[in-house]
Amino acid sequence: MLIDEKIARLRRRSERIISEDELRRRLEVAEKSGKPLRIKLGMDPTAPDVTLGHCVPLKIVRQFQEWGHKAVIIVGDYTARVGDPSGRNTLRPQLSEAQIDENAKTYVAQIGKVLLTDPEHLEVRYNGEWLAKMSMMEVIRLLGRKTVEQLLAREDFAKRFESKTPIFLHELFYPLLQGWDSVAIDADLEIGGSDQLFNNLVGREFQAELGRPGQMVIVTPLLVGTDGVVKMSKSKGNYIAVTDPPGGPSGMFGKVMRLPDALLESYYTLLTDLDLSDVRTEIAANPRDAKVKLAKLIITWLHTSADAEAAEREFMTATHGGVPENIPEMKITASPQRLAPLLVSAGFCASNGEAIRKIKEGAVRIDGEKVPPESFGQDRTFAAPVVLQLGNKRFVRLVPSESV
RNA sequence: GGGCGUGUAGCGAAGUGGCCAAACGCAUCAGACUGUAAAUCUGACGACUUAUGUCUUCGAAGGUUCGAAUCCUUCCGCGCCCA
Repeated sequence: MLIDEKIARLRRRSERIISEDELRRRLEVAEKSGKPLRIKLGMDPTAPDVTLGHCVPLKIVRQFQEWGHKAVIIVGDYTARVGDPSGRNTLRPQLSEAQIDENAKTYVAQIGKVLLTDPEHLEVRYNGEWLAKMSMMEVIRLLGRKTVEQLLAREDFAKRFESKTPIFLHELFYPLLQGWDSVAIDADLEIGGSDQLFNNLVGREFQAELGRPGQMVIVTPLLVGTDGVVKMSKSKGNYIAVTDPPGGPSGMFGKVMRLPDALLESYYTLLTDLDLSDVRTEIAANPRDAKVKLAKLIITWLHTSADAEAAEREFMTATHGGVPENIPEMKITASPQRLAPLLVSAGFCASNGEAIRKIKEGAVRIDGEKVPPESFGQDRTFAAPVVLQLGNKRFVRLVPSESV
């Protein structure tokens, strides 16, 4: 593939490339010398899930892998203890070491859904490897590389400073640590979300100060979450995780179908490689079908095409008032009991009171039959398995046990 | 260290002795409508086998009072200003 073609392809998911000329040059050199570029991507293991939002930069990394370059994934186990202030207007909570390590472990498996994982193409590093070893003197020298003014220039900090929201010193330190990662692993190019631009450029400056070629930076647009309003993130609960099941109440299919229409084009752009003019035509013609197609594409990508088909069938069944094929089972006793506690133990309702309210609202069905609202206080006996349903998303098969 | 503020349910924000399980907005869940989208309307939104019933909540602990989110004391967190 020609370099121009490669760059054109990258642009689809790039908000900024710093810089394009440099990238062109260094790709050329790499091709001639056969020495692959080292592509850095930092992952913050604050949350256990890798989301579709992470997939946008990951897809760029994958692209480079396919062109023969090496992905260097930095799991920020050490920096997570500091808390990335990016995009935050308040202090990020600090997690316990155990939680962070737990999360970090699952990351490698999750990113494997998007990246090539052979050692030729992937290197995974934990930044505690070098950061934990720094002496006080080294830390102070690192601090001496940036001025308060420079750090406050960053938008997040500037806003917080302006609005007198507290900024703790360790938060100011975060970009420096992340920049130092680039030095430690000798990155040629760093990929990140556009909210990482500042941090990424710090890495570039550090390298240059040490007389090396500064890393290039590509930042991607941020994927808007399922709420259609803010950046997809675990903490906002507006995310689709790469490990989400294909179907079911909180599965990928349903989540994609529930996306606001306005998000379709950006999802297609950032998460698929389909021709965009075709995509636009399809969306304009029938947003619903475009959504179904997107859901299947994503499931095929992160699971299998069979899963995509199954999820679609299940979804269509549920949509038309039917009961999906594969639903969880819950063992219950055969003796008479009230319905509300069952809704709670199925995880549909947080409390008995809420369950009773739902019954009163007519939101509960058994085998598709609406449970009469006034019958919430009656005992029921289940002789054979039945399907208990709340709304049109949540189903469970109640299986009465033989022994009482 | 001093002065002035402030801390209410997931978030924002009312309430400043009884009518407060606590207005209102957002978010959420459900019903109607629909394309399981948007918009709109309706209901719910601390817990309790739902009761014009009981219990636990308004940063924490004590106290005053027949009665406290509201008054007092101490403590903790946060903000601004002064040092």
